[in-house]
Amino acid sequence: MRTSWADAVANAESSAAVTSASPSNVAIGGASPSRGGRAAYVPPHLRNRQQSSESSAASSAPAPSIADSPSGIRKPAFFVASDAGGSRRSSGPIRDSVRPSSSGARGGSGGWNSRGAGWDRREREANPFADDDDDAAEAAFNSQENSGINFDAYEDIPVETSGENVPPPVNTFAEIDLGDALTENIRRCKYVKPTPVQRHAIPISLAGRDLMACAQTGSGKTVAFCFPIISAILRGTPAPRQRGSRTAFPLALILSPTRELSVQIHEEARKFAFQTGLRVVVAYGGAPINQQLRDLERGVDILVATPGRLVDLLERARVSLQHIRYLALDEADRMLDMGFEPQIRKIVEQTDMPPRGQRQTMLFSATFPKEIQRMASDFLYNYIFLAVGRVGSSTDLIVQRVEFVLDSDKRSYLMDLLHAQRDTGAHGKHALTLVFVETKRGADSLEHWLCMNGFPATTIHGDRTQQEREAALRSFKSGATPILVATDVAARGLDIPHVAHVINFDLPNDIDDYVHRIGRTGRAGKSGLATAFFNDSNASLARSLSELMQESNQEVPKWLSQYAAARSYGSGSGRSRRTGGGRFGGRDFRRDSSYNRGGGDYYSGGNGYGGGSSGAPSGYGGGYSGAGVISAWD
DNA sequence: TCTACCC
Repeated sequence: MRTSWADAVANAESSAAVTSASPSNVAIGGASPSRGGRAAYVPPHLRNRQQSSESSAASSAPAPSIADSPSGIRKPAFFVASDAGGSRRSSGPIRDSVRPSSSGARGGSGGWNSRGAGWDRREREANPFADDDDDAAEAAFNSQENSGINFDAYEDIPVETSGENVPPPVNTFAEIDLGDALTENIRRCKYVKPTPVQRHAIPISLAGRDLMACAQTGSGKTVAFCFPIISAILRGTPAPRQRGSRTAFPLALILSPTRELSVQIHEEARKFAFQTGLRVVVAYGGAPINQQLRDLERGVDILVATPGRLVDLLERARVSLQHIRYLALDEADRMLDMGFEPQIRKIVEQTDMPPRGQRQTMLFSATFPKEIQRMASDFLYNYIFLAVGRVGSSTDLIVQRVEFVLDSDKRSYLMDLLHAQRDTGAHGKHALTLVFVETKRGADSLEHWLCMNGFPATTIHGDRTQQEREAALRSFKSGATPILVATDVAARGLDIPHVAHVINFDLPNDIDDYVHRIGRTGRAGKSGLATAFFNDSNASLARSLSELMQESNQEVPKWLSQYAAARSYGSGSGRSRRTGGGRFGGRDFRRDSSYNRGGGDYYSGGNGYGGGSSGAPSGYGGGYSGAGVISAWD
């Protein structure tokens, strides 16, 4: 029962094996380059702390690796001068610089950035569509609902854009000249019509503008940033050849917060880039680095990566970011939150990556808290804010339930739910259940208990090996183990078809995480169910959860409302203030006067805001700010 | 406090 082709495509995507990611136990070759004074291995989070405390001492940065290029340019690939002053921010506004991509200056053709001849590679390129002929994909592509029902619903989706000179949206792919190869791949993907986020984001991106987009992955978020990137690279001036260098110089960088999501994006991007001559490479931790190094050496135009592995590659001088023209952050609010921000700043502001204004930066997420938006503007130049979302009805695809369950009763409750689901059989043979827990240990423990009790379960979390993680995901997707116990590693972005039920065994501490978690179900037009176990330890979530459910037209249990009221009685509820009342990031923070006092503070980097909005249905603005119709949002 | 992020 598909209702959108985008979801159908997502299904097809995920049915493809994560081939590129199949890890082996090959040892990391070449050891680590000798790096004076550098500890063997410091976990990323610890290094972040270290880094931030020594921000003003340029000399305290690790000795830069020297690219082993025979060509004579021995350039430090990491911690170069872009932040020479030691400021936390990048070096000053560049508002006067000419944007390389917006003026159509690139007239050349064949701008691929690889060493070998493009033709040879085209012949050898594995067909990324090879797996699309399986039954799931066929069903998806042939389903009538693909091109019908949901697109009608899309017409009513409110769209907010703000910023200067917003390019108008397009209605068809044909209106945009994406080039022959890409057009052919669109046909292969059986994409008929762009989704709203694509209709708006692609022209914005092709115009060379920076973008902050609130969008659903299920409706083609990946397409929204991949298409313009691929198209622009093909039209752009060819990158300088790097003869004989072992350093790779990608033109585009796509970062995502988890390894599995990077794999998924890579799989999708490969299809779009098929036979364009462009090379898409993925790099992420937990997998042997050797294959990734080989992939990079063969040339890379678009690099999809998780932050940690990319930092490693930068330190080894196997990747340089100095030719980056396009930077995309998927799940951008996650990438910029406390845990990831230092690494992202390091990559974006303390390497040889061109500063904002000289690259094109695109941020995508479904949730965009205002303070994250504010921080994100550090990375953006005169950007356009885009929010695509359904405010009104029809997000009732996910039924949300909350039950009061003591910790000691959770397993028993869970078993009841699983039994009920198994007995009703209402979800068909592919019905999958995704169980979120708070801790990695809890995940192992629950998985073990489920298996002991005859429920075929597996688990995915950060303490498992990458092989185990990917095997677990495959096993879950295939239905071999229809119960997956997961930490938040699986909360965002992953397209897993047939998830009928998301159970928040432990509720997250952050309402945004809840939003992303339950968004794993209710996809592809199916009715999804999300059940949460709530008890005293979740008190801090009571208010925001209650508000969220109200906004989604869900039935809020009376006891939860009382919890929420009690909670907010004292302090004004630290929780829901976080995103300024409208917890859903459906609004440009630049329009919020409380973020704009002092005049121009946030525009100092050239982030001019022209005000106004375009393409928004009338009367839309007011209802949106507080709305949290989020069920299908990623 | 938890999660995720390189050996």
